[in-house]
Amino acid sequence: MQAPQRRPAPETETELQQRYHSLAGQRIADIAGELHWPVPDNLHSNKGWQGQLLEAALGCDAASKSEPDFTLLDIELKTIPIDSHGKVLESTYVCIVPLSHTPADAWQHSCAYKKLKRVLWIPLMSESVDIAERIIGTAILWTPTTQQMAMLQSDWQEFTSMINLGQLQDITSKHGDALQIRPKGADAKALSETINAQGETIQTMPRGYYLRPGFTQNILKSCLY
Amino acid sequence: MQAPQRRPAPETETELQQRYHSLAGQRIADIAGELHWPVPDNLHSNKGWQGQLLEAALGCDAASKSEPDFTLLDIELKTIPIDSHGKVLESTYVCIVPLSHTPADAWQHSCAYKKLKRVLWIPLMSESVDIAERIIGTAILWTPTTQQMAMLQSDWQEFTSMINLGQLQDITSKHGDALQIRPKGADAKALSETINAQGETIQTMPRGYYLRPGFTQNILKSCLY
DNA sequence: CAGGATCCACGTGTGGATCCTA
DNA sequence: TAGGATCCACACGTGGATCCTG
Repeated sequence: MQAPQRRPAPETETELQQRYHSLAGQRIADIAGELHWPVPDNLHSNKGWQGQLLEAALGCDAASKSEPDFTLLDIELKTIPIDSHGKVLESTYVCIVPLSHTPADAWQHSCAYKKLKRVLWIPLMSESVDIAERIIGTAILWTPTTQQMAMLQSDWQEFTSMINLGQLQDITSKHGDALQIRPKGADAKALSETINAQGETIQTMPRGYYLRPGFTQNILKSCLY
Repeated sequence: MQAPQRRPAPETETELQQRYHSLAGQRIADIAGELHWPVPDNLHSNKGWQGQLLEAALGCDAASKSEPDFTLLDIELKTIPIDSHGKVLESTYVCIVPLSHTPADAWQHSCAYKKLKRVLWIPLMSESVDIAERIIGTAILWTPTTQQMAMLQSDWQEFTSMINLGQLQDITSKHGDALQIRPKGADAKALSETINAQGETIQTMPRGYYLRPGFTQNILKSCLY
């Protein structure tokens, strides 16, 4: 009957490593128990619950926007659902797509770049229907290879150019090799502003950048056995 | 033990008139009782409570920003605290002050103009410490006279020019004849962005436009006996 | 199986204003 | 007495992601 807790922020990368090593092999129930978090029966009514639990367990301190989760270490945390064969089960949300006036040469100042330049991936065996019994995998602290970074930048620049030309409506989830753009909002009625090809302001559904499963699969592949 | 209620939006000005006529002379307790709103002992912990009660009683439908409270009728609602002699006891909050890039020629597109071009004033005898026993006065549906509108516009344009020149720091509550600028935020630590005289972006306290008591006193004067 | 739709938490900002002290 | 400070409610947007049909 204690209040939910969270751990303090790690101050060094070594400290962070110790923590995520200690998580590997644990069940969600173990981690939730230590922090006094009640485990829900399913995720229908809080799809981000597992991610938030792991943030609390590792001591993420960014409640703020567009900041990496570990502000001191400049590292982003992502939980990634996999099956028992190590196969990635979902795409990974990165950040919202800015729909107005983004300089297309500003990749290194973009939200997507900041989120992806260094990521701690926590694989989560998600085949068990029972959330409590799901097992944490071996975490990977990833920095994109030159090739991977080039793919991301290339996709991002194409998307950004199209949006600046008012062609957002022409972008589908099929575009992009590593990144894709998909809806992101409360529901299909949510609205944001952008411009059309005539430069007029119009209302449209908010979108997010997502990493394709194939891309994240490649990141994890080297480390699964 | 019923849930708090609110009335539907009035569809015509006549309907609105009927409603606010029926409020005159009633106690806060009467109105709150009909809507099943519990009356607080004081306003320390919800300074806007009375205004929100009257919004519910009259059927304001704008939960949205920068819209008049009665969206169909394009009318704004303001409760105004007075003493037993009809003296206005407080300044009246209008809207927040935009701290970046407002064209100084855009008075008629400004938030302040939209809020003030037609206002239903509900005087509230506020000398009683007992909130429940406070009495609603005779409401006034006001459109600014040419003179009043000129004062408002003049004040607004001077403020807007100064802000665009980066002189926000030089504006005090002493400036302005009808309007004044005062702090508006959670507390003294709240921050917004503006520019200084060198054009650099700086952090400053958020501000609001307020009507001086003398100005609202003149509006009410013609109708009090 | 993947594109389109959706769900909760929570921080922030605006709208409703009044409080409080020099 | 009025200028500066402050209080709550609630809508909205972003961050955490997964759901669910053709």
